[in-house]
Amino acid sequence: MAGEDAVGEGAAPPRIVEIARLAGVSPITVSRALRQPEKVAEAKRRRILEIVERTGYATNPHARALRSGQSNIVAAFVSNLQSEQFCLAVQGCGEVLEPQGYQLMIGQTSYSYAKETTMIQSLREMRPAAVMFTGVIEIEENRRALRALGIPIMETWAYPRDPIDMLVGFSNIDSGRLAAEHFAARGHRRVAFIGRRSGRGALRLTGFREGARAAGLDIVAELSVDGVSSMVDGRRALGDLLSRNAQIEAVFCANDLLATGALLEARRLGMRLPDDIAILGFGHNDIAEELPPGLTTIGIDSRDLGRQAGSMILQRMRGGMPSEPIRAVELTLARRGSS
Amino acid sequence: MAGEDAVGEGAAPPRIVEIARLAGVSPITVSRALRQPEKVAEAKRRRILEIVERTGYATNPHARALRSGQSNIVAAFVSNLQSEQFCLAVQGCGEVLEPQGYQLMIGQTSYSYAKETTMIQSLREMRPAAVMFTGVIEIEENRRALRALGIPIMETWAYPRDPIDMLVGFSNIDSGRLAAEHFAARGHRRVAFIGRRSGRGALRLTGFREGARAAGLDIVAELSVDGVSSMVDGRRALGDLLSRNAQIEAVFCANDLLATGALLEARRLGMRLPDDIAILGFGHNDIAEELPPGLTTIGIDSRDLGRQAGSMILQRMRGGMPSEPIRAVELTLARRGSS
DNA sequence: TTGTACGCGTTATCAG
DNA sequence: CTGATAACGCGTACAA
Repeated sequence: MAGEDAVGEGAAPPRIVEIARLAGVSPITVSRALRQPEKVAEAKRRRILEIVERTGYATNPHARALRSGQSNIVAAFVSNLQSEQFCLAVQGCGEVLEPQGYQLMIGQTSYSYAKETTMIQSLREMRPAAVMFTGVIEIEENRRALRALGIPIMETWAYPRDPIDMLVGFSNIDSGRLAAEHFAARGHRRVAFIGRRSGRGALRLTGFREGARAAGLDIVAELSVDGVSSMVDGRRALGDLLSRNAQIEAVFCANDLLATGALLEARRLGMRLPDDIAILGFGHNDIAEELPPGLTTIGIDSRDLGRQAGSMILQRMRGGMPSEPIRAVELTLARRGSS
Repeated sequence: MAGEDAVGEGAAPPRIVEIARLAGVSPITVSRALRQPEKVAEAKRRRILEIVERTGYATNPHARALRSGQSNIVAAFVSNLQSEQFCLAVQGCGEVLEPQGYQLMIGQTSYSYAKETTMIQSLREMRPAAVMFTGVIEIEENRRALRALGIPIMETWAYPRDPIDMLVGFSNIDSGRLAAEHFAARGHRRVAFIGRRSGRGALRLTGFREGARAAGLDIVAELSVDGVSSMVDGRRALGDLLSRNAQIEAVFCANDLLATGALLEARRLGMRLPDDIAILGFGHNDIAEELPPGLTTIGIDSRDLGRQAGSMILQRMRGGMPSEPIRAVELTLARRGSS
């Protein structure tokens, strides 16, 4: 309790030389006992590990990184920490990497190109072993800067032609097509879109347009939403939509938050789903399943995406190259009561 | 594309000696120009910073941490990454620390004591500059281990008598009392509780019992929920409650996820809120505001909690000690249609 | 299988 | 205000 100096002033942790001294071996043997156990004689190794255990010795990661040039930190950037799906992907990635001794450092880019640039500068300083994004990097300058880091880079959540290094994604354009096809199959003709006009939202809209054209649907409105979209935006957008055009039969929202807002607004106005209006979201959000009458939503298995990304990163960090540096995960439509 | 070795093999970043050489000074002067600019002559400093800028030099954090004993990593552990409020707190903390050059490393404890212990071991290895938890550490052994790290430790989200080092919290017991008082004020008598029987849930129940006794309410049921509680648990719990006792007038749910589930179930059963049943949650979740008729919820400003925690941590890392190492944030009740 | 010698890149210390 | 020197703790390279 009452230490020499002050509250919180702990004893200096033991160093490798101390363990070596206690075990009667040289420091390098301790190092080997921990990193390459098979290269140390059984008896010695056991004695060393016992002492390590007893003293609570832990390798200093800074010294290690400095000497070996290998950090055990993997940086993960989410576009938005509030997103259940992004967090799931990061968790999946962590599940794979942490048992292997890597630590995930999580940052947020907030869908902002400015932040993305700042973040890349901070990566230069941090020198992680690898980087993962829940998204793709679009600015060519940032792509170059990332490539120049010389470490494995994982992009996700989209399906560009030329990822920086590795990719586990899906086609946002396909998701829009899928939405249009679903509406067509359900017999809707006059449809609308609510979403952002940049990034993934734009791609989903592109696909939706293509699918609509192919299926002979009329896109009677495209509402754009700025910044990080929220439920309130969804409510408002649906309100706008209905006030200007009473003939809309179905709405595709670029994400489930918007769709949830739209669904709630529709219910508030006393509309019956899907008869008065059908609503389709994107993202497989938990909440989507629960809200009566249940939001139909297109999406992927985000945790699995994260796991795949993690194992590919791991492979690259170990010097290998995944046979498939670009992988696609499957899009599924979970049909509920709203469509 | 086709580098010497493999994709992603970037050029080695410049080191401090290189900058020193270009500027015609010694390495230590470069170091000072970056860390203690006021100690370097104006002209020299400008020249050095210009070169740093031009070359994209970034200090190697491992070498720095090794030599100075000061890491720029702050570890933040959330009980559950899926929690909007915990993430908000972590974001708030990051907002304060990141501009000062610190990096947040985020981990998850999953409400599991086993994981908590593992995590503390990994802290020994990581050697962060400080640690923050969205929660308090209860196991005495873990508390000791954390104290032994000799770094600033921040606990949050509760209000124990003896935090390990620093605390920004609120009384979970008070939140339960507040709930009971609210029900009493609204004229309800027969009330119930849904929540976990450990950790914060238990405290909220304790306060709820006290408040109920003081106000003369009858707690006619206490339903316990295991593990990480979900909306489905809330639905089921409300169903259970109603099937065994039709006389319940109001339910306090230990968190908004449970409350949301309960609210949805009540609506599904055609009950009117708050007349047939009043529902009160905890956590100020976004969704709570939107779901008709709007969930009444008790809670705090989590982002602000995080910011306060961040600035206290900062103060401690700089060698100071906050005048108030234990702070309380205010609990508020946001009244909506459900009560 | 084990050990010796050295260096990773930076900053503390102290002298100028 | 600036620089020389050494040291942080570990792991690589090589030798035994």
